[in-house]
Amino acid sequence: MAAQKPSIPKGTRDFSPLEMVRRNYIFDTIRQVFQVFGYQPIETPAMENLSTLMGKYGEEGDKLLFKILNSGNYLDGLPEAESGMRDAASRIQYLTKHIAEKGLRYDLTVPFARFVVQHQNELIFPFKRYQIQPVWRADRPQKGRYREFFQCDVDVIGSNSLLNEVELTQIIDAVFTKLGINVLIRMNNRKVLAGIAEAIGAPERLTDITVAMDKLDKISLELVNEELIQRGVTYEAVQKLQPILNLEGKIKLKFDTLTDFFKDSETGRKGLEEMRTVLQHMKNIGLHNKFDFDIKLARGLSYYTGTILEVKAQDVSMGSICGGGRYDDLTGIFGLPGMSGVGISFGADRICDVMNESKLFPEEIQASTKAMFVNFGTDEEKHCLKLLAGLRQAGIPSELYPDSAKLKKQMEYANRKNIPYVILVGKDEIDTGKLMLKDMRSGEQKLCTPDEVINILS
RNA sequence: GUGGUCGUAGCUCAGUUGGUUAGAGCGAUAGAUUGUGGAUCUAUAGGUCGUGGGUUCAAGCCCCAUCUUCCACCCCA
Repeated sequence: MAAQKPSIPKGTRDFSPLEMVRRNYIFDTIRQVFQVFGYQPIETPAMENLSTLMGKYGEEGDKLLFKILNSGNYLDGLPEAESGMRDAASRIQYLTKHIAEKGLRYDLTVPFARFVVQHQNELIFPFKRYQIQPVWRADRPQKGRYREFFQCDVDVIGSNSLLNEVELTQIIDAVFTKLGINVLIRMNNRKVLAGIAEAIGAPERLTDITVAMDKLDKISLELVNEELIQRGVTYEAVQKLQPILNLEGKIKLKFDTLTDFFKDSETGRKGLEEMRTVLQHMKNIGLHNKFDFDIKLARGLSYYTGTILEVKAQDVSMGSICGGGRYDDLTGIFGLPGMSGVGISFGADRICDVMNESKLFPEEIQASTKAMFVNFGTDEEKHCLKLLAGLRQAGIPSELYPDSAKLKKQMEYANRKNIPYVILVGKDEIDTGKLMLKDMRSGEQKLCTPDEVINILS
């Protein structure tokens, strides 16, 4: 049989020990912050029933779901093509329903909502949970975009209090301060966006308006206006929108302008009030990182209803590395109405990319073996095994080279693995009960007792 | 999903208008050195030129398809 060239699916990656150490550093940091803020861990399966996932992420989202083929002879018993199944689209739809009932999770928020509904009687509300697991999206890979990536989610469900929003911003601030990434937290509120749509007399065009506004950072005002018209917003409404599109500057100015703008929109006023409360608290607490009220921030996920936020690294060009918001009725579709939640998601892979680009990983996280015993042969092995157990008991990561190979080879191994100390115990050392401890950096070596070695290495 | 882009040794890359046996550096392995790694020197191994078709006397190079990489759009972490 000819050997085939091995490969992994598009958009997925292997991680080397060095990369894993770095990734774990991020996961550990984030997890630690989550725990300090009183959140509890859960996990959910990699796959969900397709019915749980479909329709929760908007039209685009459905297309990006990875579907899992049923096992068995799923093609048996399918009816022949009949009327209404002539075109490819309806055939695919029919087939899909019958051959795929499961899908890989697209995010952690929807599975969480499902989890809350299923376990509502066991949970203590407000329920504060965190969840660090991979998610999958059938997107085209590019910079900072993978088909398999880790999200680190924190959510509070069962509380309307805006203090939760404030707490989440503190978590964001704490995580990125610890990791050493300068970020900008952009915040907005869906009610503000709804209010704007209402105030210009186009409430039914909310999504179109927000999607277009979101592009103001990338394309010119003229093009945004063009897109608005194209998306079916009337010329008159676009005219009314202009003062909002031009709104830049101090937070206070935004509030003043919008207060005036929302004379006739109760939704808008409500959103504005929420923003005011959250921002005031944030200002009081004093965060390390910058934050802003950004009216242009939209966020596509359709389930958000209140506060929305997005975090970007300041010094590196990369998509958002954290995002989230409040969803008032995500559990409603699963049969538990009136349960408001708010949460955010850290993109561990993008954070890792940012930290690599800015060289933010500390040197000392390369946790590996601290000391290696050279293997001189069967007698020495036996002796070293005991000493090795002593070092490990003392919590010193250590190992014994498994083969009685040439000394050069063993030393090279230690050198390449960046092991800082090598311990040589041969006939002489066994007789005197001492160990030869060699510092691989300086090259110096000296005879020590086992206790002295433990002292030096601890 | 739309448009573009990349692919030659483990890695980074040369390779002329299509022309004999596809090269370099780094790395790897062995030795110079039988209880001492990093530096140096020597030798050795390593390739179906992403894959599959086609054009040609002749293809790493030209054409088509396909996979992968990266990028823009869309969307997002």
